[in-house]
Amino acid sequence: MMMRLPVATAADVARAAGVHASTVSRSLDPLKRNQVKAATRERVLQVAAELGYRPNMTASSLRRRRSNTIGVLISSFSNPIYGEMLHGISGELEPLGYHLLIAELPDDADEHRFSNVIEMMSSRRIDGLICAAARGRDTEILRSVSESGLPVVLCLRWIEATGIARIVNDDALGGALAARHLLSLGHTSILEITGPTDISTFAERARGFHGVLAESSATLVHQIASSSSPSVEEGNRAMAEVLNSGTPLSATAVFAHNDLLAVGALDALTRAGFDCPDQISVVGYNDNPLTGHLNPGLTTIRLQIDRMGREAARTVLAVMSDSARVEPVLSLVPELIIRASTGPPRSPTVAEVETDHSSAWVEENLPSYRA
Amino acid sequence: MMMRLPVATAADVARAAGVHASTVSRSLDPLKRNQVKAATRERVLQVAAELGYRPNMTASSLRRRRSNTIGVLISSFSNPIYGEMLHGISGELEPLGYHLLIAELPDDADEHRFSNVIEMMSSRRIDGLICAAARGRDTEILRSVSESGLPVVLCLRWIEATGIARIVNDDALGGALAARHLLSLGHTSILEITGPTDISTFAERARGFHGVLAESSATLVHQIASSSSPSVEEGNRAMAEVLNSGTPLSATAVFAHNDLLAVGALDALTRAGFDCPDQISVVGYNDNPLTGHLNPGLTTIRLQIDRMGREAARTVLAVMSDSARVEPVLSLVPELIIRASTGPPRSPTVAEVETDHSSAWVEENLPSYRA
DNA sequence: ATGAAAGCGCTAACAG
DNA sequence: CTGTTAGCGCTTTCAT
Repeated sequence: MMMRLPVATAADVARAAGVHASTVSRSLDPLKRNQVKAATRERVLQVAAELGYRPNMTASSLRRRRSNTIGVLISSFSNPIYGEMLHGISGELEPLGYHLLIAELPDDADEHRFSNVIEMMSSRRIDGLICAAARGRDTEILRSVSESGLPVVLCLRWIEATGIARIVNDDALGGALAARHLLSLGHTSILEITGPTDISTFAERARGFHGVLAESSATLVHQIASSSSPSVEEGNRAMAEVLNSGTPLSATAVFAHNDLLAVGALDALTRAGFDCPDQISVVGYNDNPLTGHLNPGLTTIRLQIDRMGREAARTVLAVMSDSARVEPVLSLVPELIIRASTGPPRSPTVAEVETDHSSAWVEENLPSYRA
Repeated sequence: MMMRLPVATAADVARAAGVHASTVSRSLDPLKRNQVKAATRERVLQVAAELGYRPNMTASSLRRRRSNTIGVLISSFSNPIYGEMLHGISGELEPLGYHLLIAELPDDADEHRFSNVIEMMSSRRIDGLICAAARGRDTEILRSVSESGLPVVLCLRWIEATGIARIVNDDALGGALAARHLLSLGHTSILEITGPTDISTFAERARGFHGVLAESSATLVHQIASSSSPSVEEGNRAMAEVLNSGTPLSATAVFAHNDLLAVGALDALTRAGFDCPDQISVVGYNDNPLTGHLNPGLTTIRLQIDRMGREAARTVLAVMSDSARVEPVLSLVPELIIRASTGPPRSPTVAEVETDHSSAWVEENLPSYRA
C-alpha cells in the first residue's frame, strides 16, 4: 500500500483539475461542497485522491483562525484517573475531527508555569481548553484566560470563578458517603488522611466528610497527609507517623482521600499488627483499577470519570458555539463501593449497626486495556 | 460572549517600537538575537512584554515548515502503561519546547483508520512520530511513512521494518524470565494465556516463554485468551473455560501475558476452589500499579516504561536531526518481580527446587499520582 | 544592523 | 457556480 505524505498543495490539485485553488477548497469543505457543480467536484475529488492531497492544516488554521484542536491540562499522566478521562474526551472529540494538545502540569508547579502552558496553547490557536489541573492559586489566570474569550471548561477540579463551566464530581457527596458508611457501621473515632486542600477535589471530600461527622457524636482525628503527592508511600508515611507517635491508636476507621493513600495506610497498619477490617476499617477514593482485588478488597468511592471526560468535551464544544446557553455546572454523582476493608469496629458502639454490605454491593466493571 | 482580546502581532510590536517586523522576529529568535543591536533588541523586548506579545505558532509553523510538535500514537489511554510512557515522553520533550499531539488508536481499528490518523498528524506538520500502537498489519503504512521522510520511532511495540528505530522492552527475555522462574519452582505442566499475537509484545513474550520450556521437560497447555482485549474479564473467561471443559486441570502454574489477564485468571481459579500459590501459581506481566498489594501479591515482570518513553523521545529528536547515526534498536531489560502468587507445585517434581523468593525480591517502587 | 519584499498554503470576500 | 484578489502572521532572502 503506497501512501505519501501531503506534498501536493491545493494549487497543484487545481492545476491538474483545470480549476482554481478556491474551487478545490470549496469542493473539500463539507459545508461548501454544494456550492460547487457536482461534475466539477467529482473531478476535483478524483484528482485530489490521485495526488494524495491532504489540506495543510497549519495553513488552514492560520487563515481560518481556528485549529480544530482542544487543549487539555492534566496534572499527571501517571494517574490512571486521567487516562480514563482522556479516553472519554478523545472518544467524544476525535470523531468530530478535533484533536488533543495535552500538557502535563504537576501540582507543585507554580502559576508562572501554568500560564506559560496556557499561552503556548493559545499561541497554537486551540479552539478551547479543558482544564483538569486547576488549583486554587490558578484562579486569576483561568479567569482572565476565560474572559479573554478562549472557551474554557473546568473538569474534575473547580475553582471559584463564576462564568466558567465546570464538569466535576460531587466530591462533597463522596466524602459524605464515606462518612455515613463508617458511621452506619458504628465507628465513632475516625482518622482522615487528606490530600492538598487548595485542590477542590480534596477540599470537597473533606468538607462533605466533616459535615456528616459534625452531625454525629463521632470524633475526628485530622491528619494532613501531603501537600505534595497523595501516593502509597505518603499514606504509609502518614499512618506510620501516627502509629509511632506514642499514643495508642484510638481510631477504628480511616478515610483516605484517594486509594493510594488508603493502600499505604493499610500497609502501615498491617505491619503494626492491625487486622483489617476486624480491628481497623479503611475507605479509599477513586476506585482505581484493581482496588477490588486488593487484600482486603478496598471499600472506596467510584467516580464517573469517562463520562466526566465526555461531558467536558461536549461542554467545551457548546461554549465554543454558544457560550450563553451552556449549563455552567454539571456535578456527577459518586457511588460508594463496599468491599471487605470496612466492617464494624472492634467494640461496636451500641445499637443498630446497619450492615449494608449485601444491599449496596456493586458489580465490578474494570476498564479493559492492554500493553 | 466576551470577545477575545486582540493579541498583539509582530507588526504591532514593530510599530510601537519603531522598527520593522523582521527585527522583532530576529530579536526574539534565540539563534538570531545577536544579529540585532543590543539597544534595539532591548527596546523590542520591552515593548513586546508591554503588549503581551506571543508569536503566533501557527503562522510560524507555516512559514518554517515545522511545528515543534511530536505526534504520539497509543492504543488506549486507559492502560496505565501508556500513562507512564507519556509521562516519560512529555518529561523529555516539553522542556525542549516540543508539544504532544496524542491520538488513541484502538487495537481493533483497521489499517485505514491507522493511516488516517497519521495523515491527520502529518497534515499538522508534526516534526516526528512516536508510534506505540503498531500491529503487524500496520507494517506497510509505517514503512512508507518513514520512507516519505517523516522521522518515526517505534516505541513499546515493533514491526518488521528495517530502517525504523525502535525502543522496546526485551519481551522475549521477559517471557523467558517467567518460564525460568516457574521451572525453577518445579512446575512441569504450565498454562499460558496469551494476548493478540500480531502485536510484538505478546508474540515475543510467547516466543521467549516457549523457548525456555522447549529446553525443559515441562508441558505447555496453550490457551489463546483474546484477539481483542487482554482484560480482567477476558482472563476470567479464558480460565473459566478451561476449568469448565470437563478435563481436570493438569497445570500447576499459569503465565498470563499481562497483569489483568492474570488477575482475571486468578479470580476464576479462586472461585473454582484453587488456592494460590499452594495449588496453582500465577505470573503476570507489566507490574501494573497495585499489583504488589493484590491477594496474593502478583509475581510479574516489571518493565522500564518511563525510561522507554524518555529514550523514544530522545531518539525521535536524534532521527530528526541526523537520522543516519541513530542507534536503530534499544532493547530495555525487564525484571522478574517475585511475590506471593508463585510457589512450588502441589506435588513437587523431584529434586532441587530453587526457591528464590527471598533473594530476588525487589523493593516496591510505585508511581505517585493524585486526583 | 535593519528594512523591503516575498511568500508558506489556505480560504473569505467579492465579483461576474 | 467559479475565478480573482487579498491576506492570516510569521520568517527569510536580499538589499542597503
